[in-house]
Amino acid sequence: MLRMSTLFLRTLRDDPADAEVPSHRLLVRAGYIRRIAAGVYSWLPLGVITLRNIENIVRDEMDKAGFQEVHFPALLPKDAYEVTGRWNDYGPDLFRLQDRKGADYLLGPTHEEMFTLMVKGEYSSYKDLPLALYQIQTKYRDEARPRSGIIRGREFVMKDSYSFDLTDEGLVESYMRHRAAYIKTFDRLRMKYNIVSAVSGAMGGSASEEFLAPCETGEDTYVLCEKCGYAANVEAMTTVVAASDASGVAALEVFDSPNTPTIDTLVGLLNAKFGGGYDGSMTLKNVMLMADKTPISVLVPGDREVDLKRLQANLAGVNDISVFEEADFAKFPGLLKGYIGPQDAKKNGITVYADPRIAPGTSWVTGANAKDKHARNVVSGRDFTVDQYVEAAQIKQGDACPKCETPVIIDRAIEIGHIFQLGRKYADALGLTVLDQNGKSQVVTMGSYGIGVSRAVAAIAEQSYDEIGLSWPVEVAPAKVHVVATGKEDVVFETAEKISADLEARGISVMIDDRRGTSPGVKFKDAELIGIPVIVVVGKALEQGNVEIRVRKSGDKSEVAVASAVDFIAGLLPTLS
RNA sequence: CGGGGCGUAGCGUAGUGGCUAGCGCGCCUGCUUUGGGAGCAGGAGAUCGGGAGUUCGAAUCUCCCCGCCCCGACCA
Repeated sequence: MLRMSTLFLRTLRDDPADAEVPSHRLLVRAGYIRRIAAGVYSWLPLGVITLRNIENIVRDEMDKAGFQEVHFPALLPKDAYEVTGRWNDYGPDLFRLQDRKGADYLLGPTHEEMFTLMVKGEYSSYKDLPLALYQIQTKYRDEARPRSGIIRGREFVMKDSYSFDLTDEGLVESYMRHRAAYIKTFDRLRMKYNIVSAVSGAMGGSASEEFLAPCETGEDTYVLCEKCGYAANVEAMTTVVAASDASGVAALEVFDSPNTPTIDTLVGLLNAKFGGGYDGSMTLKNVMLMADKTPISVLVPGDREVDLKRLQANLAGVNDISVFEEADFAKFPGLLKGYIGPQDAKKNGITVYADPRIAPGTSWVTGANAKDKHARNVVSGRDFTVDQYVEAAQIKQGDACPKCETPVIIDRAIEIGHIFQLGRKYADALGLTVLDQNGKSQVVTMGSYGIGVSRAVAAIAEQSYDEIGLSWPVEVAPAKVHVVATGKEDVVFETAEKISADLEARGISVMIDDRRGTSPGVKFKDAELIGIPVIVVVGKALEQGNVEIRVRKSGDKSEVAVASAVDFIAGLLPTLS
């Protein structure tokens, strides 16, 4: 039983000046966490209990799914990370340090290497697979910009698991098992979330999905179709394009277009010159980029920007993309800034990438590769060739869902889980092989799965707070019932103690506000701020032999006889989900 | 890393060259109060982020450094 008379807790009346997002503000005000450095937080008793509750739900669901818990140190020697190249690849985000002998160590940002080596050390037969291991552990990443309190810290608690299979089909099964376990976990945490397709990024591998908890302060943007439920990370969204037929389009026509360096000015001229009807989406924008020092051209409709994140995610094998600078243009005299068209790309030796909207047979207005000249009736496949199609254009609210063509919405969310099929990258690098049925050595294929446990504290808070404070789901809250004793008569406190003890005897965790001499207003405000789901007020109503039972989230109040209070609460709790 | 803002007691803040750095919350003591962050009285608590400089005099002006927050870049 938590006793407020002795609990190590001081709530704050004012919002801390350095906290902006609601979860951060309220977790600090209500005495769950305190900041130590940028992105580094201490946990006070209420915070520790809440974090443990979430951790235990995660652990329970992992165990039920048949995954086995192990534990690695956060402090790791660099060896394994050198073999996979991540000692360097991870860059400045890696916390590196040296021991007294000068040997290099790191604080683990994620543990693929260690899991792979652990399995390699113990297993060597296909008969031992499939296998799935997990840990709940503190991770360290020296983020360039920690933010939003506990949502993006430099030290955080993560559950990470890894599956090991002989075959690709086995990996898919392991992946689906994890997916199912995650669904159960997040449902139990009472989180609202969407499972969205993701691009697997720098880690390599194929299929990948993110669990995103929608909320205004989230830092991830994703696309959602409210009709069919399609959800995708912006990087993974695909474009649907109707077939085009250009057989009726007139021949390419070059026209004078002085002073039209931008799409807007070009559209203005088109409408003046050719009697209206033109808009930005009918023009073709040629964006010149450097992809790992190779010049490329990316074609997108004029009313859209190139989304560099999308482009990079969808261009396999390219590490760095940057926009053309003056010095780059200088190297290609054939490229006239503002008047570039794809018609002469071959001549200039430039590879042409295009958004799927630039499908064969579509007709465009674009630059004529001559000063103050544009061209119309420029047909894809007829007047220029696209070397490769790539998802490159920015996504807009209202774009067509790739499944059902309903306009999609764009929403923000916090990433709370990520699952993906890693493949053989790490097993290959570290030599994790087993003998198959034929006695032949086979590289194991892996999956990698993460849940941000400390981040979940913030994500749940973000989804359930209101103007007066936090409001936790029953299973997550630091206690299920908050018993508040108001008044100065001993009988009030005795009754509160009795109810609390009876609840605990029924397995219902309680926080009791047994502070003497604290005014009722203070106790009510604290209870509302702390956010325990059921508040029992022992006070005024006691004259009629009653207590007042309040539901934090809905504000519902009922008066119940002291004798039946415990039964009432026991019946109430399961309905609060 | 680029842009912006900020740093005064545990928290929130006032103080733009001049006396002992002010106020609210919180904390301590006493009395009163007890259903919505109580009242009165008394009290403790501050190297004004750090260093150097200008000045008779610096929280206040100058320079350097450190830290924090926000936007962006970045982020298995």
